[in-house]
Amino acid sequence: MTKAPRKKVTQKRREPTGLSHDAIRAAALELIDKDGLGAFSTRKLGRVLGCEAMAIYWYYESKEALLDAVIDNLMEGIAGVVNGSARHDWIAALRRVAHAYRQIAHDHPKAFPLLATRRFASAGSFAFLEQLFELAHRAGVDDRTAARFFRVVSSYCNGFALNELATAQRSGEPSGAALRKRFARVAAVSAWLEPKYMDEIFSFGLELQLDALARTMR
Amino acid sequence: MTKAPRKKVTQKRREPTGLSHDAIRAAALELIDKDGLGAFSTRKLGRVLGCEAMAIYWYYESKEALLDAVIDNLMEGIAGVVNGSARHDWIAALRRVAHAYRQIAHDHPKAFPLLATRRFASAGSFAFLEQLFELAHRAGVDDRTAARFFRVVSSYCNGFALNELATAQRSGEPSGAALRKRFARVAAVSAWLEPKYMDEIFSFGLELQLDALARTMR
DNA sequence: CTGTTTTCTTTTACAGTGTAAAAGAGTCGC
DNA sequence: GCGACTCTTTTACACTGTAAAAGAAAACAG
Repeated sequence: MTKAPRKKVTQKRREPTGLSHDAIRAAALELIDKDGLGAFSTRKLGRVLGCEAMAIYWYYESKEALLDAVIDNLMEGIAGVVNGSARHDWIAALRRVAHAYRQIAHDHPKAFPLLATRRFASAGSFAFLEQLFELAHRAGVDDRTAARFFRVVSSYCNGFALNELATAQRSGEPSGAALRKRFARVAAVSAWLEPKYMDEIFSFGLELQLDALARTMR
Repeated sequence: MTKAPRKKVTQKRREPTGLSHDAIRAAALELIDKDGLGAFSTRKLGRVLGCEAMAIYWYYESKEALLDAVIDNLMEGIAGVVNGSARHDWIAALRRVAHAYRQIAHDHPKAFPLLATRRFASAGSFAFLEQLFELAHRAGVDDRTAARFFRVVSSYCNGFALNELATAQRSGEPSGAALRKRFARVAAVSAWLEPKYMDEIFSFGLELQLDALARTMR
């Protein structure tokens, strides 16, 4: 529970520091994007914010809580995607959400592992899910089918994006080339796993699942 | 590069300490299984091994390298699964590997996130991939198809297992129940996402992909 | 204007982290 | 005995998250 600044009457008074929930979590995301999750620390964050590390703890109970807020920040864009979809086409909505989710991984490769491991526990995520399932309901998809396909599709998206990042991050490793020489078949197959094919492969797997959903609903 | 103990002539001489690559990584896995990844440290590992933390660094260049070895340890079981499959049935092999992979997540829930984020860069993993793709080749699956389906299926398995763990780990959170009350549709759909359904949902999504593979090969 | 309370921030401190560098021991071949 | 090599501990450093207390500044009450 964030012991947020309970406003009595006042709102803004102390401008010089400029600290706030939003400013802190935005700076946190920026820092993670730049240096990576492993190098992120409250002291470094304080340095870019122009304050001591402990000042952050008045806004966020712990580093964990701050990271949860960053997650919410990343997920915010997704919620809007559902609303932008056709009113009664759950398949189209799922497709749009899937692509938007993968886009987050591309836009914030260093921060994405946060999402991948601890999504969907915050209030913001629940609001998004509610809209998505509401749309499913309107489209005549029963709860069991919605549950199954959401789990299957979201697992796939999550795993795919994580996979993509892992290989992208490790592309510079020298051992990879050496290993590929010793394993001929891996080398041959890997030729089809270059980044340029990723868009197509992702869509291929996604459509495969959405086709099955369409068949189920028909 | 591990600056491994280059054996000149001797093999075992100093038994009292009992340190070795295998002993260390086995103890590391045990410790991670017990306390979780976040609480794992070289000093604690030294404590259970009966040595100072720095002794570990003669066997492993860094904590990172040690964790890579733990990953290899976890993946070792998988390699055997491929060999146990029918000689010319790639689909069956993929199915067995998928279930074995998910089983790792169940057997080592606390260590699994390691796998999920940084698999398939070690020598052991490459050997496994070579066998899997060799089997695909024998079964008449072309490289492009093998690449596509391996990527799709492995992404799905990875994401699914990660998802399962995340919800299992968070089941005790009090905020979850409160949130579900505010979001009726989430609550209704979540009823179909209880752990008891997970086996079936996992197989459902997996077979959906394997069916598509069968269609492609026919 | 004065004194008190509430809202933020810094200071200080502590127990823990990964690991570089050096020093210490035990064992080998000579 | 004497290096040389193999393994382990010691010491040290820079860094981490964050509890506890002190400090400062603004808001409010009189």
